[in-house]
Amino acid sequence: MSQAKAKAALPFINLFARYLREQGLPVTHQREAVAKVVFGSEEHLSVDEIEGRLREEGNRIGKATIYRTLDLLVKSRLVEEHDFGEGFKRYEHRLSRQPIHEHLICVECGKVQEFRSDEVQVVEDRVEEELGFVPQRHRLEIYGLCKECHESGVSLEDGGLSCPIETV
Amino acid sequence: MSQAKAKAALPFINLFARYLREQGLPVTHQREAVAKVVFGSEEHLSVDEIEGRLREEGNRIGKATIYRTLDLLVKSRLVEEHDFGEGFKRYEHRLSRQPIHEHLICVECGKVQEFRSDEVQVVEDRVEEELGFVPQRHRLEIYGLCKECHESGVSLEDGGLSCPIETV
DNA sequence: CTCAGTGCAAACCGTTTGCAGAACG
DNA sequence: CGTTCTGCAAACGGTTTGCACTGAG
Repeated sequence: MSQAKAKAALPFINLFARYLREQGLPVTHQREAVAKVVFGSEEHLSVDEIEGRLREEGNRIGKATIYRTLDLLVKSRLVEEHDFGEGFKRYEHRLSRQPIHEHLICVECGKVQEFRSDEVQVVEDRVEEELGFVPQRHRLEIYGLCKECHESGVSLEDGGLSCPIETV
Repeated sequence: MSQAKAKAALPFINLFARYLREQGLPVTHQREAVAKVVFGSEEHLSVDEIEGRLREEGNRIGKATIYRTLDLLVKSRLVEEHDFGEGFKRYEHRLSRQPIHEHLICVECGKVQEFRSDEVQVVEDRVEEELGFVPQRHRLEIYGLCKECHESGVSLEDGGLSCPIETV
C-alpha cells in the first residue's frame, strides 16, 4: 500500500475505532491492520487479497481474524460485502466519493467498474408504491464486456438452445 | 406437483429434450424428472427443494445428478441460476410470461417476488454509450420488507456507526 | 456393444467455530 | 485481573469430482 493511500485511510480507521468503542469492543492491532488495508484500497478485495496485502506489510494475521474483522466492518456500515458469483466474497469500503453506486463486471477479465444510476431510486419508489414492498438496499450488477475486452475483439458465444422461443 | 402443472410443463420438457439431442447427449429419465420439477414450479427452487420434490414423487436421484442436470438446463438457457445470498443457489425456469424480470427479496421471511423494470434497459444503453461497456445480462435485486411483513409491524434495525457521515 | 450417465462417497474450498493462550482495558 | 480477541486446526455445508456400474442409442 502506498504511503499516500495509507494516509488518506487514516480518518476512516479512526471511524472504525470509534465504532468499536461505541460497541464496547477492544481496538486491537489486527483490527486496525485489516481496516487499514480495506480503507487503503479503492478495489473490491477478496479475503485472500486482504491476507496477501497484510503479509506484504509484515502483518501475519489469521484468516479467521480477518473474517471476524470484516464482519465488524460490515456491521459498522463502513464496508460493503459483495458477491459477484466467483464463489467467494469481496469487500469495498463505502467512504469514496460515490456513496451509492452500481457495478459493471467484465465476464472476460473480471474487472469491476462502478457507475451511478439514479434510475434505481425511481424503481424503488415505484415498487414501494405499487407493491407495498419497503426497500432497504439493492444490488444492480451488469455483466458483459468491458471496453478493453470488447475492443480487443472478444465476443460472447451463446451455446443455448437453437430456438427456445416457441414456448406457447 | 399438481397434474395441471405437470401438464403445462410438458412442452418445456420437450424443449430440453431437443436441446440434449442437438448436443448429442442422451435424454435420460433422471434428466427428464429434474426438468419436470423445475418447469412444473413457478418458484425459485433450491437443490434441496428439487431433491425433496423428486423424492415425493418417488424419484430417488442423487444430488450430483441434479447438479449436473441443472448445469445443462442453465447452459440451454431454459433455466436461470440465482444467488440471493443465502449460501446456496436457486433455479427458476425462463418460460413464464415475463421473459425479463427483477427480484424483490424480503429480508424477514425470505419470500421472492418478481417485477418488471424497463428502466434497467435505459441504464444498460447509457452504460454502453458512455463507458463502452457491452452489457450481456444483469441482475437487479431489491432487498427489504415485503408488504405482509411490513404490515405485521416488522421493522429493520440499524446497528451501524452512530454518525458515519463525517468522512471529509 | 459402446460410450456417456448415474450414484455413491470422497474431495473441494470458502467460511465458521471451538478452544488454549495472548492481549486489551 | 477478567473479559474479549487471536491463531490454529478442525468442522461445516454447498458444490464438484473420481470411479465402478448402469443404461441409452
